[in-house]
Amino acid sequence: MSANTLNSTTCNNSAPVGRPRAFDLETALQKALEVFWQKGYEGASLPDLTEAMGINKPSLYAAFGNKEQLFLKAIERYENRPSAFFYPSMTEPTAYRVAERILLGAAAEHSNPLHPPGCLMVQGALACSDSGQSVKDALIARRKAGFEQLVQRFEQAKMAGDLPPDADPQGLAGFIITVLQGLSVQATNGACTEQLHNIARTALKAFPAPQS
Amino acid sequence: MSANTLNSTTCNNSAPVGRPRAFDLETALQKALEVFWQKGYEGASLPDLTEAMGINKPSLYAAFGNKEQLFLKAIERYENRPSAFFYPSMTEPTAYRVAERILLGAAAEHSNPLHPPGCLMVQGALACSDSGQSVKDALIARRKAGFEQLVQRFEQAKMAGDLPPDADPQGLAGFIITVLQGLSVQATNGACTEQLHNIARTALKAFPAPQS
DNA sequence: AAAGTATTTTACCAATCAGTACAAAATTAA
DNA sequence: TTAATTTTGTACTGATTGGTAAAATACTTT
Repeated sequence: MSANTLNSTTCNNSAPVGRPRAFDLETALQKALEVFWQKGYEGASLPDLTEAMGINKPSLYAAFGNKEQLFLKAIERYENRPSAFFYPSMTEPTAYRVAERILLGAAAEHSNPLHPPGCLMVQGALACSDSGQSVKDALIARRKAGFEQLVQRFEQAKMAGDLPPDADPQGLAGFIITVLQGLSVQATNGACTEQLHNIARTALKAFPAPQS
Repeated sequence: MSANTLNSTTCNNSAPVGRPRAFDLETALQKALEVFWQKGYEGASLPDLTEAMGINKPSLYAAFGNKEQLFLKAIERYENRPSAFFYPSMTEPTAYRVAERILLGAAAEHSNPLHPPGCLMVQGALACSDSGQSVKDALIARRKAGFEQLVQRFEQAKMAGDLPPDADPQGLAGFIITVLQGLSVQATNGACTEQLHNIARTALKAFPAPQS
């Protein structure tokens, strides 16, 4: 078991002892991420993963632990990827703008043909066998964390007066999250960006108009 | 290969030749349906199914063909089950009432503790391995069929004048379907009926008010 | 050059997957 | 009673699953 799994580029610029790794950790993880995104946690087999990553199983296990830990690292990378839109949306100045950026971002990103359709947080594991339960629970926890973050943002907006005094942050956040996850299913159905955009615009009509 | 797989109660009231089946086809199918609902098509193993159905594998294969055909019969039963709400909603007198019945029905049904959470059409197969592709495609086709039906219903409402002349039936139907499927994910997250109901009510604010 | 260390490749493991062969059992038809 | 027919339980199949043992290899350190 090697100590440094994902921090190969530390301040130590001398090459580590032992045979050097023949692949790049981050690009291999990116490939694994795409396989999980397309097939889900249980639908992705070890051969699927190793073939896409360009390595064999012992290399995968030495570098990432096992399939479950690889998946957890993949969703961590997913949330921090450059095109992630959810958490960055929180910095928008108003609740409406936050909601708008999330839904329009999802419409564009979930249908982006450069990667598998939908959202890994939904596609990764929705219904699964008993052995996938812990991964399913991990995804549920991540989805709930996103929801809670959005509730907090809307509560802040309400206090700031940019949401009306009778607004229900919990309900609004639940609604936005529901549309977000529904868009993921629509993308799996093969819906194009334009269709998803149209749906997002319709959904925003249910959102309190920005207080001018 | 027996000719009568699911029509044991034909007009012929004389007992069929051969050893009589020791289980009831419909109750066994219902049990299989619940397993698929909980674990999805690929997450449900043959032992999972046979144990729940109370039969062994050869009986399952003789009665239903194979796992895939069993699943297809399960989703057929699902769509015709007594508590189904989607297609019955089409008979409501206005587009708004149709949308309302669909979303409030989903809020209640997807969180009903008497059966697994969410909607089988979504939970059954979202992301899956290559071998599950045909089942995944079958579910996509069913989801699209529901969408098309709703588009048609809204077009009819527009012509009848109960939706405004500038209404977009395609967009509105896409929105309702998206919320419907998002509610399925929310139910998997453990959301209760009250929360789903709240989300449904919020979504309906985006829908054109009934023309009085 | 020798020792130590980490990764690579190949081959393997037990468990589980969906699906089936076969004979015993239970019924109707002759 | 016998023959024909269908379902049942048991035991099995080949393929695939996630995971690993072990030796060869490539590098740093001494």
